[in-house]
Amino acid sequence: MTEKYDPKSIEQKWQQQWEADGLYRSTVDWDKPKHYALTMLPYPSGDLHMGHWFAMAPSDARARYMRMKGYNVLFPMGFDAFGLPAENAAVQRNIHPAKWTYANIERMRQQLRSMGAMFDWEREAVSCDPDYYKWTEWFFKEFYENDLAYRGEALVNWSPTLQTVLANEQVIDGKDERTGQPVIQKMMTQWFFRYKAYADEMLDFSHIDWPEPIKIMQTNWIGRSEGARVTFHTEQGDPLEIYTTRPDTLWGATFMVLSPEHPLVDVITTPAQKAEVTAYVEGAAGLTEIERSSESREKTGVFTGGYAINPVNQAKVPIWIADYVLITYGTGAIMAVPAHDERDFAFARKFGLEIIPVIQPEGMADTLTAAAMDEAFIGPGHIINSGPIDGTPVNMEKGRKNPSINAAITWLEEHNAGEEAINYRLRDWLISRQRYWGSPIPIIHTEDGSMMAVPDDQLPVLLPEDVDFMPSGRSPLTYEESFLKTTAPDGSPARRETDTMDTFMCSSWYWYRYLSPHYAPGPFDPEEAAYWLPVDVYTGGAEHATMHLLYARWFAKAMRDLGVFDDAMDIMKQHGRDPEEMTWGEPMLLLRNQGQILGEEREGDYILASGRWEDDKLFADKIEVIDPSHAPKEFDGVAGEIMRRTENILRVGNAEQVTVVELLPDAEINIPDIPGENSVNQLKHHLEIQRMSKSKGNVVNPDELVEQYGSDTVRATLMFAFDWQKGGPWSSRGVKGPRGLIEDVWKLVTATDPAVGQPTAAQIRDLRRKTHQTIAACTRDIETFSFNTYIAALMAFRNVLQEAAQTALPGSDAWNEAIETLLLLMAPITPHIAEELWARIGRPYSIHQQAWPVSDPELAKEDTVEIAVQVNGKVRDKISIPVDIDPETAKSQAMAAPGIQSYTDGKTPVKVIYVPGRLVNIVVK
RNA sequence: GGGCCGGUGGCGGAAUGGCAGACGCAGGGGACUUAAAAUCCCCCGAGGCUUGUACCCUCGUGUGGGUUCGACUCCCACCCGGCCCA
Repeated sequence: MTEKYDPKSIEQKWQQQWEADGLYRSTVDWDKPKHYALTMLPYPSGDLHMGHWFAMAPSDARARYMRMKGYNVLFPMGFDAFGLPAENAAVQRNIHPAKWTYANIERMRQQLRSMGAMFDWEREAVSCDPDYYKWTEWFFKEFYENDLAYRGEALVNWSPTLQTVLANEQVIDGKDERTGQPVIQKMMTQWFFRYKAYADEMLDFSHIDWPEPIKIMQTNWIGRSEGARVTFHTEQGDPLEIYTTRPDTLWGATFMVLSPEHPLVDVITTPAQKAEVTAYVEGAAGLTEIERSSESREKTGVFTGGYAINPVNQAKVPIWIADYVLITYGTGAIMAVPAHDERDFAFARKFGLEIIPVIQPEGMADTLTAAAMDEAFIGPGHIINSGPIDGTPVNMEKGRKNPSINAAITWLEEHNAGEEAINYRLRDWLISRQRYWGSPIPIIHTEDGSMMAVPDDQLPVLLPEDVDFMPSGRSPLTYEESFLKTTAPDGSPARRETDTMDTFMCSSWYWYRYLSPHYAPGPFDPEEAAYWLPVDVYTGGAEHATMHLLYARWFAKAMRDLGVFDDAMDIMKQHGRDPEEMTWGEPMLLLRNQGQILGEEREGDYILASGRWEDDKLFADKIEVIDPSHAPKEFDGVAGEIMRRTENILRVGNAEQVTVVELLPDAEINIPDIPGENSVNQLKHHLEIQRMSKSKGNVVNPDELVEQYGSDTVRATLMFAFDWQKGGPWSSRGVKGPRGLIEDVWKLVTATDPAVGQPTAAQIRDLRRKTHQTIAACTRDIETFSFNTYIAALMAFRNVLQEAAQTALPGSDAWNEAIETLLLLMAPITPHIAEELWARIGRPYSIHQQAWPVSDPELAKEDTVEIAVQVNGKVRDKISIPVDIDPETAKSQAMAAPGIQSYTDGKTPVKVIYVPGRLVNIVVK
């Protein structure tokens, strides 16, 4: 009896069975080693897309593998549920964000279940649940009370029309993306976390195994630089502090530049310059920081009329303002050394400012003069024109390691003119959002202008639900009286903070809430934390390199220092576990990034277009879609593939050229594959490989694939078709390989009858060898996230088994071992069919609770091996030798190989190299 | 402009410095079939030499150099593509 493989019924059956049995419930068990596997939680946008599957299914496979290896595995899932899209839906479609969000979550839960992943749903956490955001607020309060949160000024995108702040992604070309109204840059009071407090510690990656590119990106993002803080004074006597990485060039500073927002601008601007300066400051407010700091942009600036005194030589230098100096970076003021800085050089030349060289280039005979320069000099040499430090060598090292910088800092400190300083590119974390759908900031403002955190027993500050969403884009919280009005602990009237928190805040601690999503006394249950923390493996997209993944580290360090983990660490000690890992303040010990699934490349329709020519353009009255192989040799019109279509204008390409074809309104269109009358909209155009998106029409829906092929096939396809860490373009034909594997395994197990005769000893030996080699290959591959070669090894094993099925092997012990091993190795990849076939061969439920097979090296070992015999590095023959042959015998056998004689005759062997199991290389002269 | 990653058959992709192209897709040929689908078998980097013939030779991992007995792999320079930062 042969039964057809029916994924739908099998998958539903086992998903229900697993859930009913609580197969994936994870509970603390100190007798077993733990493994916390985490994959980034999705934003509930409405549908699980291919990217989610690509991230989660392989992570699930690896979590399942770890479980079979004997680990107690925690693999939870949740939703990052606050954020702008929900609010946009509210404004545009009049659906409350909560309703929209929870409906999406419910839908995505169902889709996630169809994946057959081992998520422990009793650990699910949803960041917009009051149960969850109570603790987001609590963290804010803890940070606030421990000086890790503060209010400060920041430039924001301000829409004067809407009277609201816009997020960066809502601003396109300086205009509001929705209304098209201009957006200006405005300083506003905002909430910040002291991100920089852990800057140095976050530069230390010694405790974590994270991808090199992520570590590099984070290092660059933090942007630590060593230099000096130097205080200039204006002519009026106001101190003007600057930061420089090149204090050794201070003697060459010929002017200063302030950010237009710098507070001293008003003080130093002379009446004569007032009008020009005011106009410039207003202009700068209309530009974003990215525009302002763009290097390709022409440098602009105006003179304030004021002067400053250079503390190293008392020189009087003019003070300018320019928009490329940002108030948010460093001190918002710079000293300009045009001789040795590209930007300053360009600026000086443009405005005719003085240039004084202070570094004499190495190897240059003449003394460097301003007149001789046509670009700034950046390189090694020695200091000139700099009084006390003249003659000091300049190298390319940074900070004190450069003798000239070292000398300058020493001089500055001796003369109280400045001091050594470290600066970071990193800015403090701005967490304020002038939005509704986020976690409220638990702060109240009292009438006397002071503020305080909401006491613990009043947390969470709940988001009011019954609010009006106005199309203004302004947060409803700002005019929701019932929310705004509150009372301070002393009974006096007070007003609530209306800013909500950046959703990155919610996603910076979610893996702690997973431990105990309903725990009331704290953000997590220390008993759970003691066992599970830290996260052992984290998987997700590399696009989070500098945002989420850096916030996560900051949070862990802040939590550690606030003592949040203290109880858990005590419990660890009670169980004899060293809490050292917790002292590192690192949330995840190992991180791996998956690549991105791109859209499928598609061919455009091949058409014949005929009509009237006008210059190089064809006005077509007839379009016919044909098979390209039937294209006529000669055609009076245009024949080719549709490369692009805009309304009724087609770009048609063939081997020679691309032609523009405009369809006349009543053109006749004939598409054979689509019956009935055809329209221009049905013509398909060519699509390059790019990201999947609805607007490009290249989205592949995983639900449809699951419906058609089953979850096991979709999982295996995603793992087989790409290098997981690279991603690549989706191909709908790619399912055939993994699908074939599953079908073949089904047949091998259900439709192979025991053989009549007895297999030979050699047949048994060969099959067992292959079995144990496959175990070794799969184990190695899943350890390194090489899912594609893992499945390739399974396919190769399948090929061997199909051949073995034709022999007397079926039914033998070796055969049964092979089949059991095959199913065990498939269990992490294709959990449903593995479980089904495991039951059918009469093995005990569940396959997912079985031990991972162990490869016996003796069985896996080959007896003989074919190695290459090279002469001077070129393969000339091959010989079969026993694996454990001694090197001398191997060499002499290679020397005797018939195929090499014509290459060695008459020549002297000077060297023979033997690489066991690989080759012998004979070097002759 | 800076940083990072990558470039291998028609395609996706394999290869601790050791026989390049595993595994799969597509394609070609054949078997089965009234036929098609499905299935099964064989071939499948390029060029050459053979055409009583599959044996052999040369070239080949973006380009040009280098290190090495040996380079897809390591080093230098360059070209191209992607991502991040400006």
